[in-house]
Amino acid sequence: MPRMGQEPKRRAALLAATVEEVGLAGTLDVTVGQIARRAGMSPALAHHYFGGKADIFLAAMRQILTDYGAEVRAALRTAPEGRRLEALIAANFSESCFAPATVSAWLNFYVLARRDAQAARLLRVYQARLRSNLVHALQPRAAAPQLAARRIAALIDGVYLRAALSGEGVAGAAEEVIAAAHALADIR
Amino acid sequence: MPRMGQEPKRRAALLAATVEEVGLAGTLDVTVGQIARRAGMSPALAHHYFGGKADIFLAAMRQILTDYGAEVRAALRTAPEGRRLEALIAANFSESCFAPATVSAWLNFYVLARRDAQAARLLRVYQARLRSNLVHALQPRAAAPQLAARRIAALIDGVYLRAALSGEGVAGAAEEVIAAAHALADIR
DNA sequence: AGGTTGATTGACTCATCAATCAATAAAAAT
DNA sequence: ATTTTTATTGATTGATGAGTCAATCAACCT
Repeated sequence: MPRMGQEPKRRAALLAATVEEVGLAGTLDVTVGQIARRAGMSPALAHHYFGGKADIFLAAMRQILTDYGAEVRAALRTAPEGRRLEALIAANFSESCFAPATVSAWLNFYVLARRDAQAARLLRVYQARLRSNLVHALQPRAAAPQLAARRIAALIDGVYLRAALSGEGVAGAAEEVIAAAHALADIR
Repeated sequence: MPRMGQEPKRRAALLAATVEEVGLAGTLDVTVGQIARRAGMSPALAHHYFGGKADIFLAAMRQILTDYGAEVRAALRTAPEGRRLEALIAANFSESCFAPATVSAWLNFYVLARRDAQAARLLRVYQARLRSNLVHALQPRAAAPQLAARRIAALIDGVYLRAALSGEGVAGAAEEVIAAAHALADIR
């Protein structure tokens, strides 16, 4: 069985398994053993490829943010000029970003960011990017883009949070946030 | 030293210590020993008064919600008729609710609610109460109170979340949410 | 063939902690 | 005075889980 060049596959499998496991458990209190088993390998191998548990979590968070970034970039690229705001919000509530396990993992990484400086930095990157994207999208249509962006960002996070907690279907969440965003954009 | 009627004091001390410790650590990964030490007693005594760790957390969460409920009720009682909405939002961002440790503890209890059914129930009570209060306050001034309430509730949670994460000063948060809420109330 | 390197794991170590328990001490009750 | 009740803790137990290490195995290179 053991062939060469397994590293990328193993790493990817571990990251996916981490998100799944954290999402399923609803907590970062998952053992390396659980993650490794789900990824189809021994705990020792997980330690071999990543230094330790913290590194695994961090890498998983980075992965989620990367995926999110790609999703957003793709959405903005294909959006018509005047509908950047709508596309941006829709991307934030896209299927891939909104898979239950992913949302739950997000929430837990939020908490991780309170302890871990590196996680906090990652999160700040995400927040800055979201804000910047929002400001850009709001530029031509809002009286006070910076202000509106801050509010809409908070709204997005809030809806996310509620989704993560109530576990209820989030169908229509994007549309609702878009409607609310239109109202928020017009504040003077 | 050992006198009678210590139980209430000890319980209260443990709950306060729990919030402080969880808030400080930024995680529920605090030991009973840490909590007990901060409350000025041995770990064994903590186990004596509460059944176990889970019970301590649950009681602490209940305490936070009780305090929050009292704060809100007081604010609504003294608010003039036409300013219920503003008073309600202000109460949600009051000093006591917004102490850093408290906010951090909230966030972690949010996460706890994903695993623990009892915690989830408590959280649902809070959410229902907030929504009901918002609907009531919006009744005379919003076209669609239910809808607006849902959005404003999400916004409040979102701002809370951001405050918990960025640790930045939240001065003026209430005013900003109030302004946004006015805009959100007018959606048809 | 023989050696090097990456892949892989079982077994082990070490630390941490929740929970228990028996023992002690002080008040209250009789 | 002695019995009961409440308060309190030190010491212990038992489980769990992160991280390490030496050993195995297969491919690749020379």
